[in-house]
Amino acid sequence: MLKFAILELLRRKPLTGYDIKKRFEKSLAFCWHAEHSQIYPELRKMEEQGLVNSRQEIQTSRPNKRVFEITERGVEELRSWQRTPPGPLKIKDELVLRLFAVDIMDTEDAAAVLQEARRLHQERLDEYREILERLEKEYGDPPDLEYPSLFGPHLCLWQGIKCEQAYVDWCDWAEREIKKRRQSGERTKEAQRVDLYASSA
Amino acid sequence: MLKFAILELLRRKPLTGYDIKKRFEKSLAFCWHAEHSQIYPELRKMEEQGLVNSRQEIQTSRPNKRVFEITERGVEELRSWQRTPPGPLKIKDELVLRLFAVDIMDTEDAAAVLQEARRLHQERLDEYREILERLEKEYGDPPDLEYPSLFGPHLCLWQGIKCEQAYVDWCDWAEREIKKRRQSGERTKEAQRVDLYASSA
DNA sequence: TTTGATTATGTATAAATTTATATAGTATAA
DNA sequence: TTATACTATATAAATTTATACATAATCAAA
Repeated sequence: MLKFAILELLRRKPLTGYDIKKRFEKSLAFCWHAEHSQIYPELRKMEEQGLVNSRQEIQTSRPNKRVFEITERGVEELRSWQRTPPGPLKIKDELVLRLFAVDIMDTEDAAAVLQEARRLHQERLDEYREILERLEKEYGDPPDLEYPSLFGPHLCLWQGIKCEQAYVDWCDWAEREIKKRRQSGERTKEAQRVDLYASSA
Repeated sequence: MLKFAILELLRRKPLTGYDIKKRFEKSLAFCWHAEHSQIYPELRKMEEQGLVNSRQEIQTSRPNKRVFEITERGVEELRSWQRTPPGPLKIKDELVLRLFAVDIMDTEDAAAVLQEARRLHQERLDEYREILERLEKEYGDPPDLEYPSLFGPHLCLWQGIKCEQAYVDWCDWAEREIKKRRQSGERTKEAQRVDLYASSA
């Protein structure tokens, strides 16, 4: 999949591996990410396959860079992948996994973990909003038909925003629930365990 | 991380590898998942580390099963992990990645991909709601303090529900946007490309 | 003014994780 | 009678993550 994420970025503009990494962090965090150590070898492989070309740019003030651009074949590859149905979303959320066993945590620890997670998600949300604002200010909402290439990012940004917002709201709610629970006593900390899913699993 | 997901499930009840896989699918899909081929070796490793014990159960009507249960050390391991801060959420969403380049898709293809994704997310959402309903009917909302072990699942289920709901809503909205766009013509399909993130990446 | 941190550009490699497949036998349900 | 569920094991391939190593400019702080 990484291949397609890279192709999509290159379709918009020739980039170095470094640029790609930054875009994963800044602009694509709601749908993809990768490390340098994955991106550079992938780019080489893609060049062998004729999906991208590269040229070296000599720089004086900085180390030389290698700029990659997408080829016709690359665009075709991207299009034909796009039409295949996406596999199911595979979530791995460490925070939620931790809270699943909240009953063996101290209330303070649970609240602290939640707050930190909330902070990170809020941070991301703010970044998405900033990008969206710039987009809407410059190209309208939804973006003008003159700029079809902005329609996709516009749609996807909203996905990121909606879901991050839901996450942040949930963090707040969960923290309140945990505190309510503390007030009402936690008096039965080691009470009976129940197998919630006995009948369904 | 898989280790901790398994420990959390075993803390509630002794299970076979097969059971664990099912629970990943049914009850934990909003925060973790794994294949058989990962679960069985992991269980063996955990047994070597003294985090779980196992016993074979001879069956006549079915192939014999190996049932794993958590040890004291396993519980300790789980608790100390729980207090460490979760790493950032790493999303990989193929659907959104595809739509990022919606401008090179046919409108019908885009709508079809969106609808299929919507269906899958709605399906999941329904499953979560069912579990939640059963939980609330049997143990109250929020679950009675007699059952601290249900408080975590209750919190986490709500996370799944909120986020899946946001996702489904977004699918609907995105499809409408795409259709609106079709009506207004798509007349400039190959218009100028813009690099949205020029200043931010 | 030196030191340290950060940014900009990569490369290399080992370890860990994950995924994809295949096999295998029994039992139950359609 | 066929398909599916149950209970595993095995292995190869692919992917991802974690580190470390390089080099050089810039900018801020001590």
